[in-house]
Amino acid sequence: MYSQINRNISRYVAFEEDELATFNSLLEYKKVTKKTILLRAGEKCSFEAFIIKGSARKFYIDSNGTEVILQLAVEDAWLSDMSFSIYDTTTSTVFIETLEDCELFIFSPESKEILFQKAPRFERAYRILMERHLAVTQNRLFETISKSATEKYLAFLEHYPGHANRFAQHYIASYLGISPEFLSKVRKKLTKF
Amino acid sequence: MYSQINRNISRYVAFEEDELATFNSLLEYKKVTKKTILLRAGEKCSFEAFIIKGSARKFYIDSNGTEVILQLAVEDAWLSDMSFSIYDTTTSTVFIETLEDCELFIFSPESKEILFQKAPRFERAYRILMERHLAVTQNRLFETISKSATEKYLAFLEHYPGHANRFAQHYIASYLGISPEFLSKVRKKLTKF
DNA sequence: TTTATTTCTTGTTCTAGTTCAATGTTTTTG
DNA sequence: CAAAAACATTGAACTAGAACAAGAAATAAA
Repeated sequence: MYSQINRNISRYVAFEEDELATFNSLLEYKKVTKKTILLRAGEKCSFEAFIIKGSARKFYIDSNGTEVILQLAVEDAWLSDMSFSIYDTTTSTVFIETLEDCELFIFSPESKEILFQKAPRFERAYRILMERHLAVTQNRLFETISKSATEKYLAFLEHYPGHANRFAQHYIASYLGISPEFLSKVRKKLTKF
Repeated sequence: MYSQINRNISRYVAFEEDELATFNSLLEYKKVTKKTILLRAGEKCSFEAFIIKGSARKFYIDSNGTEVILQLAVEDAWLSDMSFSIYDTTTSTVFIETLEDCELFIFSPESKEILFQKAPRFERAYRILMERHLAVTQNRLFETISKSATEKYLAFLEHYPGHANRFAQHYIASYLGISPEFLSKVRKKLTKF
C-alpha cells in the first residue's frame, strides 16, 4: 500500500526503513468518489494530497468569477494548496475537486511538521520536490506568455501524453488559458495533418 | 556586510551564530557594473545570487527568439537559475543580466551542498523559500491567464510599488507578457483618472 | 554640448483568440 | 432504456492586443 508513495518520495533522497515508517504513519488514507470537492476555498486547512489512483483538478476562482485550472493531476502526483492569497489583496481562492474515483494519502500541515522533527531529512526531499515544482511552473508561465494556442496545446500533448484523452477538453482549455471553443478549432486543424 | 543576507535567510528559521558563520563563509562576494551578463544560457553552471545592491533581470529566450522576462529583481532578492530546460525538449535558455551596478553574493551548487551537510537546518529555510517562490509564481501564472493587460499592470504596481519607475517600460511589458506599445497605451489611459 | 543610442509615444492596420448562439454528441442518472 | 445533463462543434460577429512605422523624448557617451 505504501510502496508507491515511498518510491515517489525517495526519488531524490534515499531514506532508511524507519524514516519511511515514520512518514507512512503520518499519512491518512482516504477513498473518495469522483466530483468530490476535497478543498473549498476559505476553509483554512492548507493541506497536501498524494494521488494513489484517480485524477483531480486544482483551480482558482478570482473576484470576477474567472476559473483557471492550475493543475490536472493523475496517479503519483502531489496536490497541494499553497494558498498564495497571502501575496494578493484580491481574494483568490483554491478548489481541489476529484474528477475520477480516487484513492489518496492526505498529509496535514501538522503531520508535516511532526515528520520534519522526527525525520529531518524529509526537509531535503521536500525542498527538491518544491524546486522541481517551481521549475515546471516557471516553464508553464513562460509558455503561456510566449506561445500561441496551437503551440501551447502541442507542448501540453508532449508533456502530458495521457492527459488529452483523460480530461475533458474544456478543462484542458482552461489549463492552457484559452477558450474551449478555440481549443476545439485548434484540434480540428491539427487532425488535418 | 553579512547582516542583510542573514536577516533575509533568517526570515523563517532562527539560526544560531555558528550556522550563519558557516553560511557566510560559503558566499562569494561580487561587484559588477550594469549590463553585465552574469549567466549566459548553455553555460552549465546553475547558480544562485543574492542582490545586496542594484537590480537585474532574468529572462528566457525560446527557439523562436522570443524573450520573456521572468524576474525583475532588486535589493534583497534571490536570483536563481532553476534550469527548467530539463522538462522541455525545445531549447529554452536562461540569461541573467544586471541593469544597475550591483553588489552580489554568489552561491554555487557545490557550496549549497556543503552548507546543507554542515548545517542541515538550511534545508528548511530553503524549502520555505522555495514554497514562497512557488506561491508567487503560481499567482503570477494565474494573473497572466485571467487578467487583462490593464489589470495585470495594476496588480504589478501593487505588488512591486518601486518597480515602475526603476525598470524600463519595455522590460515591464515583457514581464507582463504584453507589447511595449500596448503598455504605453495602458499607462496613458490610466493617467487620465 | 553635440551626437548617437536607447527608450517612449501615437496612429493605423491586422489577427489570434473571444463571445455568443445554435446544433450535435456523448455521458450520466433515474 | 429514455430523459437530462454535460460536453463538443461550428459559424459569424467582435475585440483586445500585436505588429509596423515614424516621430519625439530622454540618456548616455564622446
